Amino acid sequence: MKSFFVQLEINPNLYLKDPQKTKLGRKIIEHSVLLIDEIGLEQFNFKKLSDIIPSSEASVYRYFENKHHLFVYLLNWYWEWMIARIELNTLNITDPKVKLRVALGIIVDTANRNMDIEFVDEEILHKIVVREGAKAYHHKLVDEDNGYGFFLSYKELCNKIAAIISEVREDFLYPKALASTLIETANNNLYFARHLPRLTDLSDEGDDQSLNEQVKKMLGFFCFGLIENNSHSDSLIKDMEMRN
Amino acid sequence: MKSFFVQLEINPNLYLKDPQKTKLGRKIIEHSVLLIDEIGLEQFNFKKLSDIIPSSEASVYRYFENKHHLFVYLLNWYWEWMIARIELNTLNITDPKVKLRVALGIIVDTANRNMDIEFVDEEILHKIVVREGAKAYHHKLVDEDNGYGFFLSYKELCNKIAAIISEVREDFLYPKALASTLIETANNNLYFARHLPRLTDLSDEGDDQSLNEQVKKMLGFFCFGLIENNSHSDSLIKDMEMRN
DNA sequence: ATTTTTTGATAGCATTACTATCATTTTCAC
DNA sequence: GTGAAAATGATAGTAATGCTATCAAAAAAT
Repeated sequence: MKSFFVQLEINPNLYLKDPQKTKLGRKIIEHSVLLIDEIGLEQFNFKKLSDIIPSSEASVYRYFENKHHLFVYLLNWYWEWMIARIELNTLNITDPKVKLRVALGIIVDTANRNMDIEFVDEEILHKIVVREGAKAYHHKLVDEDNGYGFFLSYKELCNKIAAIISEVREDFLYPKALASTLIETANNNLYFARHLPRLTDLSDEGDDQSLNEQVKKMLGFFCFGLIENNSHSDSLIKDMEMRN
Repeated sequence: MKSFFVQLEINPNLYLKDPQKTKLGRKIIEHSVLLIDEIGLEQFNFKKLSDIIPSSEASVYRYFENKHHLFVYLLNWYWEWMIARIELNTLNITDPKVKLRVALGIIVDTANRNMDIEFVDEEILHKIVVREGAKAYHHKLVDEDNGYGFFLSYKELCNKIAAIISEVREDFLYPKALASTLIETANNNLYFARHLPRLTDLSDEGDDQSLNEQVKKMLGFFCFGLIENNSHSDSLIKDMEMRN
């Protein structure tokens, strides 16, 4: 089981000074993940972070303009990591259906089978993404952020999965929407099972692996159920008669 | 076209004093919606709100403990409003498939065909829900909030849709997960089409109604595609061979 | 008409989200 | 190893935020 000590390429607009290149920078990333997991994004701030590292507030501000940029940086890290894992694990697979199933597994399961980046605890980062990831793009200034390319990695991840979907069935109507839905549905159901169980059918028995398996199964059901289905065209017709 | 001047029942744990019962309270709700839409949830605060109403910061604090409670209050309003609209519009429908299609239409389309509550602009509230609704439950203290019943209305909405799904096909494995996915997918794709178009296949030509139609069509495709499909059991088997 | 409730105005306080300055330490070139 | 340059730490300061408290004025209820 190999371990990679890669530097992931993150959009430079997200930082003032590349945190991957210095010891302090890496500590900032490492402990941001731990601290956000512990106290949540709203309670997290640069003062608390610098107390823990330990460093000074001013020093953290030399790396990141503000908490939001740091947070989006972490999400980009996660998205890039997902892309890399999907690439690595589908390299030698030719059957697109198998590829797709592997990709679904990777979305759900962050147990680092063969990628491991020194200073980021990917399991914990994944927890943060599941709990609070949507905040990265659900806000008033999304267009501005988007203009700086803050979501390029998410789009790439989506498009990678969408491309596999299209490989399985090239005439599928909604590859990108299905891809984004699968990612969001995976995260939502992991979260719901733990915190709002009446919003899902999956059950959290406290065992991570069992819940992951349930989510994978359901994602596969949704994804292949839609892709391999030939009988929708008729059900679309009944569209007119309602809401008179 | 009737207009209802109903008071929606909102969980009393969300407020200190019932805002629906006083003039000032209703102004708080009305202008919260407008102001959050305008400046976004993060920039919104009670000072700015009270300057606009106009009233005083202290007075707003007499109705809501803090901004988060007010925000969740608005979401509960939205959820209750959706429940009421679904009930009202499916009352006389017996065919569960038709019911389901009507429900999907209601999730997407907030044009008030026959419900209208005096002081809340539902179109704008819907915009807020689409953009920032997920923040209501994606945070560290979700379990505490859940303990106070802050998400009961969302669960009710989900379960109402899940129940219709089960009516259409009682052996469907994931009615609740499908229901929550449909709701979140509707909102996400409305948002993506506008702000992150590479995450969806729908196109925003600036026309609300055209986009709504596309989303409705896609939701129907996803929903009925899954429910009316009989051929998944075999595709589930191929689960073992990967990730060796 | 007066009591009770609601609201407005003001003040205040601890925390947050930064920015600026300058001294000190570390890194790097030679 | 020495000196210059860069990175960090320490401290201070400011404007905004998220409240709480107090008291007087206005509105509503009896």
